[in-house]
Amino acid sequence: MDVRTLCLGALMGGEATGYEIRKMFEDGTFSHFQIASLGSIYPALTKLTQDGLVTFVEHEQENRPDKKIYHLTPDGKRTFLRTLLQTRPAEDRYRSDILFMLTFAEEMPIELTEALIDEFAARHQMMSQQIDPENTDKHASTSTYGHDENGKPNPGCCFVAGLGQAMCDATLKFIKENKQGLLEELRNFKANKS
Amino acid sequence: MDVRTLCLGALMGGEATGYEIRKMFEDGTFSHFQIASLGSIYPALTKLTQDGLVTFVEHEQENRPDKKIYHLTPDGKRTFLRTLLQTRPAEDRYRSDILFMLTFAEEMPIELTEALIDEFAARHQMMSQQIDPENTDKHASTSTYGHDENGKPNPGCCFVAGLGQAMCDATLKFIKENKQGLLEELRNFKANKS
DNA sequence: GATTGACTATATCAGTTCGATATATGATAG
DNA sequence: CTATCATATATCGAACTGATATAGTCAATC
Repeated sequence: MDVRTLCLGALMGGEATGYEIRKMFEDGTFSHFQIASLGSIYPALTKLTQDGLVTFVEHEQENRPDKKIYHLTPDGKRTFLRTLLQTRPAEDRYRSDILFMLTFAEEMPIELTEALIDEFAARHQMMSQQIDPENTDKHASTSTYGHDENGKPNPGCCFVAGLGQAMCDATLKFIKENKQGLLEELRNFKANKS
Repeated sequence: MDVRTLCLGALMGGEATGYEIRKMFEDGTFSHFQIASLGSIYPALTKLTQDGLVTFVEHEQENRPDKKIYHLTPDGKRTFLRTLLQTRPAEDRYRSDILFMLTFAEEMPIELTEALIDEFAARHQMMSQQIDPENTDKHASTSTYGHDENGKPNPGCCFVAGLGQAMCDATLKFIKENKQGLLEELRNFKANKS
């Protein structure tokens, strides 16, 4: 899925600026399973405007750069919905430097291994909290997809958020149960070698 | 972590061709947490050769293109180990078209929602089986990092593989427990709307 | 017996995306 | 009083993906 499609999806929840769209991928609704950088979002919005799939209203601000508030055109909404029906979803991909590095645990000092595991756990801890779909208040200003007028999150979003939390929790549980075992194994391994 | 570093890591387990390195990221040891395509691996190996971090032996084959079998130089190994100590690992990133699409479950026919969930489950099922670190036989030809001379996987690899399986299993469990609930909610939602 | 698809193997390239940087300013913290 | 962070847009080089080309073997399907 290219960034253009992701932007259309982000705008399904209402109007937003490019900056706010990035936040949806950085902190918000989509943060734990999609990524898009500003360097791709702005060009995507420009292209979508040219193609008539989105429009924007320019809001002048005092002592600030103008804000371009984008929203879907009917054609844009239709296009997104069609894409949803027609796209064969690409394979999921998970990329983790930490896990890659941990593969080489025997080659590094045990303190580093432990630090990497702790960092991994900390990040997942944070993510698990951030995902909570009831957490509307924090991002109240940003109208994101996934909440109706009453602020109640919709079924699809709840499911996806729940799945994200389940994955985080499983990760944390595994670490709690296996970290000490690994460190001990590594100590034995190093003792045998020398 | 750039592809050059990933290639150095892949070669820590012994010699390999570019094609075999890709397999480690596609099917093998690193498949569930790192990705690298042929289009980046071959240029990376060329660059690493120029920098003296790897060398290759060219094996002529009958009725086949020549095989370049790469291996680390002492300098390459030193460089990789140094990188391991000095690199601040980048944030993990997980990218899933299916989860993105499921966010918009209300906007699509329930059959599609169900098909997406089933596909998601099937992929994770497959992955969970593939990860098993005892599964050396399948990739016996490819000498991958993570197994010693006796074929016993090393502690770091086991930990990472176990973590991957825990995540897959948690995903499958969540789907089993929540799929029907979601579909029912969606049916109610659609009934209310019309 | 012929075509199709899968596997081994290297290589290139257009198009997409990331990450860093530039610009401008207010607010908050140290 | 000086960083640093947040808002907001924009650009660009470097990196990477995904597709394609080449070229042969092998198994299966029709």
